[in-house]
Amino acid sequence: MRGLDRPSQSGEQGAMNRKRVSAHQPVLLATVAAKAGVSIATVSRIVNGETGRASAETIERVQKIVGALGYRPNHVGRALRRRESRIVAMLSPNLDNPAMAAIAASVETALRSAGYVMILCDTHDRAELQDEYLHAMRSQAVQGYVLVNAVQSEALSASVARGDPIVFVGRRNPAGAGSFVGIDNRRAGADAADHLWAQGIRDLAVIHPTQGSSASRDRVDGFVRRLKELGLPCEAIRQASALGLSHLEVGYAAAQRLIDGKSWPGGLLCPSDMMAYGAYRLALEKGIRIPETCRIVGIDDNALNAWIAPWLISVRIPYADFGAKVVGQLQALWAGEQPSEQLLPHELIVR
Amino acid sequence: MRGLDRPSQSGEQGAMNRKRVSAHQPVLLATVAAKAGVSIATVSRIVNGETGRASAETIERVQKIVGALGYRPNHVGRALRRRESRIVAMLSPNLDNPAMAAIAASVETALRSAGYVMILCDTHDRAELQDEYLHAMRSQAVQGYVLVNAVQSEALSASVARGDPIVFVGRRNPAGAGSFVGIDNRRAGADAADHLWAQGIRDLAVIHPTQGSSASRDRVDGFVRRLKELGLPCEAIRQASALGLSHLEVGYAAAQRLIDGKSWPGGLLCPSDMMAYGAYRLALEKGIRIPETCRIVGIDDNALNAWIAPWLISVRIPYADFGAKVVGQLQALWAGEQPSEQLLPHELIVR
DNA sequence: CTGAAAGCGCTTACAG
DNA sequence: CTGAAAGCGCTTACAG
Repeated sequence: MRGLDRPSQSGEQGAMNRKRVSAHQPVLLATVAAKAGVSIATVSRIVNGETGRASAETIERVQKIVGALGYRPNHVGRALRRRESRIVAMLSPNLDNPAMAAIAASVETALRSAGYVMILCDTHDRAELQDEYLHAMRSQAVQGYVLVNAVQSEALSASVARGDPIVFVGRRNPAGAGSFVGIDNRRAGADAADHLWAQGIRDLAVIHPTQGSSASRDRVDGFVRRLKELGLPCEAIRQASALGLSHLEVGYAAAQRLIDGKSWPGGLLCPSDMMAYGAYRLALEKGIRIPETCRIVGIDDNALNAWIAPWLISVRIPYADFGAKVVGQLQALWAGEQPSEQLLPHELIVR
Repeated sequence: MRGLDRPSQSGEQGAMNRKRVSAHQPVLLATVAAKAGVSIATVSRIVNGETGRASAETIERVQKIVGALGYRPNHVGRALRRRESRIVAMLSPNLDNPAMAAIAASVETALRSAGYVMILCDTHDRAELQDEYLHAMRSQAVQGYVLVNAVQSEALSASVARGDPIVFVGRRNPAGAGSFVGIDNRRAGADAADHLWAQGIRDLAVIHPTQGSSASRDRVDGFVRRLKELGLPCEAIRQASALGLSHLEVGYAAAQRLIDGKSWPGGLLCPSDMMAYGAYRLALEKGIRIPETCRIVGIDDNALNAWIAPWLISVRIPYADFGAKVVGQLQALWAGEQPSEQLLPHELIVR
């Protein structure tokens, strides 16, 4: 229909404007209604499974036509009318990180089961991009937000203030309270400490990003505190940090500083697997044997570790279970409940 | 506004129904218009940058109010009216595969730059799920589809027949022609052959999924043909395959069959890095030294290889460049152009 | 059991 | 330079 009823006043340009008019006109509620000889209201009700509001014959006839024509309700119209888009936005800092990809996959699956679709936004860990996306998603009228490792930003504060349904994953709301799904980061660090200690390793070190998130800090903190409890003074634990966007590079550079003019430690905590990979590369370059010379402990336990990084001890985070929890939190928020935190169990994996 | 003008007839249940009425009423075109004392038509034009259709004073006044109120056009209303959702659906078989994650990230970035948002659907490589998503996305009135490693399915055929704008990535349309972004898989296989041959390795093998995609087949084919050209008869190339959804497992199991009762080959082509990881794990278990005993060549060259898989030779596929090409193809389709194929250059990486 | 009508938030000819 | 009105595809009280 579109454009066909518009008189073509530019006769000589007709040939140029002649696009493939292959676009089937869409099947609308009205199309079905006309074919069935009923009102669109009736078709709408039947399509929405509202039974008992139409005669059995009508229902059957309409359903047959719906099937034959392949009618699918247009969610744009529905969303406008019902005021629910059934879209959720997920903002993730970086899909190249297997942990983030695992979260995205898990959340996507859970949302789909619950009847929602997920718009994925890669913020590249940059506050401006996070803001841009937050604005764009508001325009999309998304019903909720899943913020993985969110950073502090203006639009985030505004969104929180507005009371938008947000679930924070991995990192807590950088500016206040809010629903959260993650692990007990301090305990994860402490578990790493316990393991290395139990191995009899006393020459310990930890690296971290210079401007680490609360998650990183908590992991390092838990590690250091636990060692202190075990009798190792803070000064005895070597620490190094490095700036950088990528944890791979942070791991490499921080490890470099750590060993600058000194020997490799016997045990090294890296608060993410990516940092562990970075440190590993440096070890390879320096001819250090891992794990014989140095036990590296990461956190995440990416699925690939079992296949190609058997040298890595890592705290497994059950990312596959995050999706269901996240969706649960969203539904709680939609139901008007207060935000809450959900900590999932982690497990140290030694290969 | 919602619900507030509805007379509360259940006085005694009032307390139970009293939800947090914290939901701010949204800022609409009408809100801005009322505040500015103009019609919504005028506000709409100004918001859409239609200059020269309103006096300078009006424009300034309206823009000020828009800013103060933080008005953002609701894309649901806009989509319904303009008949364009500015949403594109990406169907990917498995985000856990770093190659798929890289494609998703690249496409997402390119779409965003072009003013679109991406709904991500993880099909888990299952035809039924692909169909379910294809239907759901039609309901969402998405403007285009990006199908990564698509499998044959009913809804896909229907979508193609309908003329929906689809770009196939990695794997071609399993049932016919269509826009495509990928690499020259035969050449990639041939390049692997050339490299191993040049190393003087003659004891060669290749593994692959039993029901491989056209991409896998072409890679293996290119490898075998090139070796034949070089003088190695087909019979001299050991081959093994295995069933399985995950390429990791396929790699492991196929390698197992390959060496069943025999020695490890000196060179092994794995048509994906994931399969190479699988084969590597078996090698580790068997105490085979990689790469000293056996050179493994993968295809993809995942970003992590440089950090933790220096033993892996791999054909680098420029996934980071896929996004721009995919969006270009989509725009071509939207402009009414015929589908076309775009092959990007690959490069064998030897570490 | 069914339909006419209002309205969700926007855009856009059309008229002035 | 500006606004009234139609309409995008749906859902849902309301009336019969």
